[in-house]
Amino acid sequence: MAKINLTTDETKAWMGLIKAQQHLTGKVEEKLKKNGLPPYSWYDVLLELDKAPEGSLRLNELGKKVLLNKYNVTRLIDRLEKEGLVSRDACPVDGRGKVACITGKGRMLRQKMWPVYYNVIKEHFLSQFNAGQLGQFIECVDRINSQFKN
Amino acid sequence: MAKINLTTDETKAWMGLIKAQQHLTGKVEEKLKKNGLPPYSWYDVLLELDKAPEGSLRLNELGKKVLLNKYNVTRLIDRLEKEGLVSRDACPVDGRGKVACITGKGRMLRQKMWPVYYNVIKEHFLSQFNAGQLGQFIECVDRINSQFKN
DNA sequence: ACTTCTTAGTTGCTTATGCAACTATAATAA
DNA sequence: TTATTATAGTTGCATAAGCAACTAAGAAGT
Repeated sequence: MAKINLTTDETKAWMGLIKAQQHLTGKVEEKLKKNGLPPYSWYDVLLELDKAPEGSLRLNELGKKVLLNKYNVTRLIDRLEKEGLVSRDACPVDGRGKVACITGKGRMLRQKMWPVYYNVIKEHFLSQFNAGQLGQFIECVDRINSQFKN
Repeated sequence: MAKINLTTDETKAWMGLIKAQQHLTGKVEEKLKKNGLPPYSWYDVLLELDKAPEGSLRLNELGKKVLLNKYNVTRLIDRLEKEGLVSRDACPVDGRGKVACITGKGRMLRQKMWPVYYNVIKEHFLSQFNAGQLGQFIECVDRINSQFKN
């Protein structure tokens, strides 16, 4: 059987990544809640829709972007729709499909969430880097993520 | 009002981290499930207990290590206990406290989970780094995480 | 056309997570 | 000692996530 343990540095890098993300997203959720705002997952969806042309995306495309599987997309959109933040319409080119479309209220909520989110990124993430490190870091995460394109 | 948007690189770094972690932990969960094994959260707890002297930790200490709040610790330990992977005993020095103690079965399960977990780390994470990058990466995540010590 | 296969999305049921209220013990203060 | 406050852990109830089964419509094969 092949070697099956990590070096100290490998462990540090891996656990460091896991914990960093847990700490940071935990902080984001904490601050959003403290400000009476909905969870990050809502922001994530609203942002993707806001960026999209026409402010709308097919549910399956949306799911790929925010890394949610289909039943979770369905239900997240249920919640957003109930709050009037998105509308759910038939897809004009595919009878099976639905598109979620961000509403004015949805765009406004995203704008309201952004400063809170931004402050966490700035204060707890970006503040820890110098310019060179940022570039290095991007290179690393890009390589990791490129494995998962499709 | 102060500037409230990120540069392209800042966005890439932040979103890169978020997505990397989502992809990677998603892959870990996927592989564990495919092998009929319990979720990562179980591994995390079993590992902390396995490393601890006597194989046991107070529930609150455990919670700090695995970044779970107290009610989630209670319930996760409930599940592990029901499977005979840990025992829950009174704390000898504090009448309010409980300690979770890993059982032989718990240690064996952790060992069974490790290769599956390890392969994801190796294949999807470490494979993307050269030695220099690993060091840089550790430096970054350590700085981020050091903010959250206590 | 017609059968088969795949994809998009939804739903019922089960399990897990979040929140607030609760019990019990410890620590502190008067 | 007694009253107050803080901490450890659990529990009930509400919300969210996971899984498998389902409907409906497009795509491919004959």
